[in-house]
Amino acid sequence: MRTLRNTKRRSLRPSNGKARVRTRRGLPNRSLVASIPRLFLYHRGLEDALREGTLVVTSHELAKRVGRGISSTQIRKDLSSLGTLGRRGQGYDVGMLVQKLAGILGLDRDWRIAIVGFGHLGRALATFLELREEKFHIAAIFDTDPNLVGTQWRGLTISHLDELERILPALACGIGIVTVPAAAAQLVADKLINAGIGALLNFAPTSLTLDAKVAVRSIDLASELSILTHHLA
Amino acid sequence: MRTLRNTKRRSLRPSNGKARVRTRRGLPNRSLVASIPRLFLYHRGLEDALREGTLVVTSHELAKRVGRGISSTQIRKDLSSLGTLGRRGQGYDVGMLVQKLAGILGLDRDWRIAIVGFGHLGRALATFLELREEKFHIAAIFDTDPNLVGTQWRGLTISHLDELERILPALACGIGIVTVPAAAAQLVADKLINAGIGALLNFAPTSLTLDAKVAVRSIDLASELSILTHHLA
DNA sequence: GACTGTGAATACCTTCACAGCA
DNA sequence: TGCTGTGAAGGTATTCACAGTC
Repeated sequence: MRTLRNTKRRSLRPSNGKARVRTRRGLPNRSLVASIPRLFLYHRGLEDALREGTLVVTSHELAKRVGRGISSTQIRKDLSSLGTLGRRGQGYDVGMLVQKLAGILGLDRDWRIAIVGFGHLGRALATFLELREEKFHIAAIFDTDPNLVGTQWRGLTISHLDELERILPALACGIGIVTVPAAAAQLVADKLINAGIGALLNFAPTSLTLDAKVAVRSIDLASELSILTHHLA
Repeated sequence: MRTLRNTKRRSLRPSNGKARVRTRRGLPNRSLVASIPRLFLYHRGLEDALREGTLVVTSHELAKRVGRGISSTQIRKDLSSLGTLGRRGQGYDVGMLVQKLAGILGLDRDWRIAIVGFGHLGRALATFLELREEKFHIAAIFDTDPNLVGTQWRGLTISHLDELERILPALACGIGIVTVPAAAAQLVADKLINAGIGALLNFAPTSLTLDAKVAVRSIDLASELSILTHHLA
């Protein structure tokens, strides 16, 4: 290798072999992809602090609260990228910061959720959300099991999957949770997107191929376990 | 800033301001931390291929199978870091690769799991594992609910949490799954570690502080949802 | 020709060191 | 003094371009 190179670099890009320039091209547009999950942890930690009556918190104290090896420097970096939120020498105003983070995370409003697949897992998630998370509301439940369809859960009637595209559009659900077998997951995901859902939380152990504009998170139990077994092996 | 600097760099480290040297200090020890979750996806994709009777796959075909935006280049990079596994011009031998990945992931043996917290979620996970994952076996179940303790699940008696440290050591469980309320999670985790568990899968929405030698993965439903709401917001 | 293997380039992320302020 | 804010350094991960091989 290393004969001639650098012939067709990616269109408009400096590509000068200079030391290393760390090109911040244009905007100070720190994209904060990696920080989002942390912002949620900060939000939760700050809510706890608020409940305890703490009004001001330093990055150090917050780091101790959220744990997970997140440093105070990391916290300051993350927060400062959202604007000037703290007071030098003092710390951060807890109430203001909770507010600010809630806005960024979309937690300053309520969300309606559709669950497809109401076996043990679907039921577990629904129960958890209804009891523990006041911002999230189960607004629709679908399954194919004839023993379930037509029955109620907390006053909500479980509908057949075939009815999804007819019923769901009127219910203004932003998020769909998929807890069906892997073989059915793609079909279900397509139906949900079709019915106007903008984001999916997928528990089926399969990878969904969807339009890039819908957000998808997948939680894969087997994958998580195998990461653990790798550590033990 | 940028007055005097570079006074107390991290003890023994070159720190010469040269262009950028990309120091591979010593061993070709590509640590493959980020690749582990992908290796599992490859393993699953390859098992599927094997079931369909496919004997050889190219990195392109595998990339299509595993989806999730993983490129064929990425796959080749990951695999080549494990040794020379493919044949140039041909592809990868599926059977051999499944074997190799299973070895690395620790999926070439069975694992015994203890579940603490047997509400809907615990039950859902147990059922999923017993039905779908033949390498993982539920070997112990603990809860505090007097209505549950003493009852059976698939022939396994549910024990009280207080009995955990007495019962568990003999059962040779490598992995513990924690599906208890956040307030109880740290206590439960400590008990599990105490009883010899080496890895934890935590579903409680709280961060555990544990000895660094135990592996922990946390699955946080609220966090996943808020990542989605961030995208929608 | 087709596909793997891989050094270099690039992009992304975290940590360091310290300036700026209250 | 004690904290936040931040440019630059230091790492890690991914992508590119192409050499190597069947």
